[in-house]
Amino acid sequence: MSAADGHLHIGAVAERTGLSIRTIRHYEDVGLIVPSARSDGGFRLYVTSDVDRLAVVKRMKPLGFSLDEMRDLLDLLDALGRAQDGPERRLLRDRLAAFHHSAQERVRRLRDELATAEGFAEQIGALLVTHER
Amino acid sequence: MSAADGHLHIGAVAERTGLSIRTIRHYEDVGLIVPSARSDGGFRLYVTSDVDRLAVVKRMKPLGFSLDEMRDLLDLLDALGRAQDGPERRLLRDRLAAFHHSAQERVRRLRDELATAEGFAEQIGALLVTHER
DNA sequence: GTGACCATGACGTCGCGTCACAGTAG
DNA sequence: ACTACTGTGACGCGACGTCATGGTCA
Repeated sequence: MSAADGHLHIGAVAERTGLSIRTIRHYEDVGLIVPSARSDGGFRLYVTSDVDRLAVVKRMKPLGFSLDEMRDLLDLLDALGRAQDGPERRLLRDRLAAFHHSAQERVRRLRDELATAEGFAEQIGALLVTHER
Repeated sequence: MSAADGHLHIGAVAERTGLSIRTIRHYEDVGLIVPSARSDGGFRLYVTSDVDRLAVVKRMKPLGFSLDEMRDLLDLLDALGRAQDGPERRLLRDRLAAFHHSAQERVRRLRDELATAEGFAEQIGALLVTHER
C-alpha cells in the first residue's frame, strides 16, 4: 500500500499537524485518535479525517482539557453528526452545551493568566529601567 | 514558638497565597523557597519575606517557567538588590534583560493560545446554534 | 488530653521526551 | 541492498496529588 493515495505515514502527519510523532502515538495509546488503517508491515496509515481530528485536538490544547475530555468531545461531535432528531439528540446537545460552558470558563481563566503574565513582564521591564546603565 | 509574632505555619501560608500545602513543600524540595525557620517540633515557620517570595512565584506561574528558572530569577533579584555598582552588577542586569526577553516571548505565546482558545469556544458555540432546539 | 494541624516518606498521575532495538518502505 | 522511516517496549521527567503513619500545637 502506497502512501500516495490519501494514506499518510505518521511522519507526514506530524509535519502537517505540527504535533510530534511521539504525541500522535500517545494519542492513539489513550484512544484519542486511532489511524483508520495499517500497512501490511504495520505502519500506521492516516486518512484525511484522521488528520482533521488531530488538527481539532491541536486547536483544543490551549484550553487545557485532558486527553480523556478531548476524546469525549470528539466522540460527542461524531455522535451529533450521525444522530437523528429525537430525545437522544437533545441529550447530545446538552452535553455539547456543557462543554461549551466549561470551554468559556477556561477562556476566562486564560485571560486572567495572560493579564497576570503581562503584569509580571512589565514589572521586570520596570526593574530593568530602574537599574539602567 | 507561637505563630502569632510574624511566624506562619504552612497552612496559613497556603491560605494567604492560594497555593496548596503540597505545592509549598514541593517548592522547598527543589530549593525554590525554604522557610526561614522551624519550630522546636519541626513545623515550618514562614516570615513575611517568605510569603512574598511565594507570591512572586504564583504570579510567575502563568508564564510557564520551570521551577529551576524561577529559582534563578528569584536569586537574581536578590543579588541585584545587594550588588554594588560595578561590572558584576552589569552582568546581573544583562541576565535580568534576558529574563525579560523570554518573559515577553512567553506572553506572546500566551496571547496566541488565548486567541486559539477563543476561536475554539466560538466554534462550539456556533455548533450549538446550528443544532438548536 | 483532644482535636486540628503538621512532618516525612513513598507511590500515582498526566502528557509526553528519549533511548534501545528491530523491522519496513521504496 | 541501502537508507530513511517506522514499530514496540520501557524508562525518565516535571509539578505536583494523594495516601499512610506518626508526631505537634494550643
